[in-house]
Amino acid sequence: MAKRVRGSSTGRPIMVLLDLLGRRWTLRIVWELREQPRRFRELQDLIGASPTIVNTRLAELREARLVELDEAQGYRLTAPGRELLALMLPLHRWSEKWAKAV
Amino acid sequence: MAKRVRGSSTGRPIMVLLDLLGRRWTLRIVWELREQPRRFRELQDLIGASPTIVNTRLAELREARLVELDEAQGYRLTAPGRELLALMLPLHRWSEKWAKAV
DNA sequence: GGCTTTTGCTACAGAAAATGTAGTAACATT
DNA sequence: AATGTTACTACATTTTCTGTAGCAAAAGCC
Repeated sequence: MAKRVRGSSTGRPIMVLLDLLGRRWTLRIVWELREQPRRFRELQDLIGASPTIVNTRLAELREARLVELDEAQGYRLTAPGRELLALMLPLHRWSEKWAKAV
Repeated sequence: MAKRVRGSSTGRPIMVLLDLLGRRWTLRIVWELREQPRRFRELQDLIGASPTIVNTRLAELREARLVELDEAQGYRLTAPGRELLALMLPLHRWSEKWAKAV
């Protein structure tokens, strides 16, 4: 039962993923969780978005099992979430080089 | 003069990049250009978005020097664009594994 | 020439998503 | 009992995206 995906009904994993990550603030939230768990408000302050959308994105990321809420510490990446982050880390270095070129 | 960036005024390259890639259809467009150049309409049909937004995203990607228009062949990734794509490619494999887990 | 197709792209009204501000409810601390 | 922290919701306004139609330039065709 392929989940209905915004902009692509194929349900192909890569499309589901690109759709999820291509939503406003999603990449940024994963990024801000790279070093330590963050509280809801802390996360909200870090990225500067409305609580509504922070909550919506966190719900999506939790459903996707990339983020989980540890009541004692806050929101943090799951094991798959950390794998995804590992794939994102090279972006940091690359972005510096790219910025110089643009 | 740090460019004003949606959601982050620091102008740090990684933030500029995450902001750009975190816009609807941006990641998807880069993805669809992975194998060959694509015409405007072709791209539009592939991703199923409105021409307005396809054009807006292409303009942003062109300004960011990640995509360029070759009149003879269509829109294609620049050298930096291909570098970025190379960083994205592992997502494909990972997404299959992730999909099974979710 | 004149017709059709392909090209990138724009206009614009309506729908959907995000913002900004305020506030709720549960729990812990003092 | 008052204060603080927590995650989260309500809702009116603003911004973004969609869906459809169409424009203007260039190329191909008869």
